[in-house]
Amino acid sequence: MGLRSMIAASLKKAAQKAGYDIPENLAVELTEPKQKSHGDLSTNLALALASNLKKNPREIAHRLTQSLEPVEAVEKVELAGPGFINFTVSRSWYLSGLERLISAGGAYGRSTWGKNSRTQVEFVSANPTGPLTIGHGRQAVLGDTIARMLEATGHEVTREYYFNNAGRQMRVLARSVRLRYLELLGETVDFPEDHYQGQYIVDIARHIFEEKGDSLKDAENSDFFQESAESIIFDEIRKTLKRLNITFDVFYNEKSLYESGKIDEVLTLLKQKGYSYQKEGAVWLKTSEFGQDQDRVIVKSTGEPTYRLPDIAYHRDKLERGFDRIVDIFGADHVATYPDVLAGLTALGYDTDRIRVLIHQFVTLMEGGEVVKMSTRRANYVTLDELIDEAGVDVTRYFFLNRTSSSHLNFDLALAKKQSDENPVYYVQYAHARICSILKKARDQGFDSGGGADLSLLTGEEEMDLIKGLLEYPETVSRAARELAPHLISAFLEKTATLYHRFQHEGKVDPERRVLTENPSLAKARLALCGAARVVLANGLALLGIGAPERM
RNA sequence: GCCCCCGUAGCUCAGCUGGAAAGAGCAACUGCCUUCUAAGCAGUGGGCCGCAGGUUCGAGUCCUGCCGGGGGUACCA
Repeated sequence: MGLRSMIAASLKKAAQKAGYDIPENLAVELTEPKQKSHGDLSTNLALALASNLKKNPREIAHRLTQSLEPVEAVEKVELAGPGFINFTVSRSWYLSGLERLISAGGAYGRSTWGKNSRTQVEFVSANPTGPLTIGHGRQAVLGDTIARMLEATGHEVTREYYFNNAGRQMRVLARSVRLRYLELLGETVDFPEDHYQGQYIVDIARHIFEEKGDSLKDAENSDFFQESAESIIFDEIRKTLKRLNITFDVFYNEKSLYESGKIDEVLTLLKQKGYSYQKEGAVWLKTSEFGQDQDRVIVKSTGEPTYRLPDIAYHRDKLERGFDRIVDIFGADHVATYPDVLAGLTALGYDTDRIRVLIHQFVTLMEGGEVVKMSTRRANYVTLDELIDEAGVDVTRYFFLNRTSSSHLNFDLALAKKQSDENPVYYVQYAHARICSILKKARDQGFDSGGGADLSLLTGEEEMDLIKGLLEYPETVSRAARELAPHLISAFLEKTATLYHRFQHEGKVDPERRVLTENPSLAKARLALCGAARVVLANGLALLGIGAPERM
């Protein structure tokens, strides 16, 4: 049991004893005060209760502290300010926490919260009509990191990429390739503006020409062009993702939903249950019965389904595959479409509580202070590969992770290049490299850095601050996983790096406080702390899919 | 018109279910390297938290209305 939950439980007991009811929806909150004089943990419980009970918060706080049974790890309980209760945690508790950190090593921060939960994370899901762009990059990195966080909290994760290879976009792609192919054969073609303009289309056409010569000159249908384009583009997409340390377990395509009859099944079921109807030659879903403002078309009068039908069928399939949790990561353009999908699933009788949708905002590409509208079709984009070439994998991942997904992301490529060596990711990596360096030096100079260090020798303020900071890691991981918020991890790592740099800097100021100090037991204890800091930084960076270099 | 996201330091952004004196990085300025990586540390300046009301003991955080940016609202995905 963590310290917070121990104190929270004890507070709840105290509240009962004092005759206060804690409402169901009110969790006992324990936060780290900004000021050290306010102790290590603080609760606003009395203030929170005050508004319900209509009583003086200080009075409530006083009675709570009176009824509070001692918690072993807590050294001091103080009433402060308008009614805060501040807890000072004992040194020994921190030291035993450090002990646990050291013995856990690479497993430190992992938890069993999602034990036995089969979880699917769907992300990227870009149709194979062109290279991945910076816009896709955000979702790719976000999704992969969320998958990593869920794995770290015990979930059994399947990473899945869904794509549509049955629609109009792909037909246009095939025609684009075919036209470029004909051009290569010397024909004069009129290349329509709404076709894919990118150079990669020409490259694919050339590839086909080299393989097939002019044998496809009079091909009746463009199936071959489509299949070739799809496979070539997908190879590229996979390569790009691989560069970012992202791999998928499943690529699921829309066509298979048609071929397996799952689309028709959904259509039939919806009709049977009375949630769909014919109007003006189209099939409509009664989304208005599920809180939507109007009904939506699922099959056009042309007989072609809208995107909603396969999306519903796909999600039904996810549920049927028995996932306990389904996380969908979508761009802001899906904000209005996923409620339709959930409505369809509800209509089919499924419990959609298992589905969690994370909507992230778009990347706005800036160039010289001006907004550039990206479009794959008009070949107006910066590819993810170009970004990785310029900035490197670590900077790219960090750049996309280090902000909340609900926030718009302004991206100035020129600035990204320029600032790449000033990126905070280097600050974190440097702390890790610095530790590795000092550990190596210790080995070279024959210091004992084995187990069994006497951690009670760690008494300096910077040492204690670092220890306290390190011990926040597991909780940070849990919270980040719960909230699907990777930026909490990067923020934590930056803070940890600061604490470490401060700690090691002490040795520059005062030789007595060097890690490799003359007192061997003290050096050993400090080396153990260095090792612990390294473990936390390395674990955190791994969680973000970012390298932890041993030297820089 | 209606719905969703955003508006916090010069720039990019944090700010945990409302809580104690608004934070970080970068940029600017000032100190600190014969010794564990100065890719660092310490410090200074810089904020009507978009605007106006409201709820509350207490609002950057919640509610309402505006303003500005983005996305949606389609028998496009």
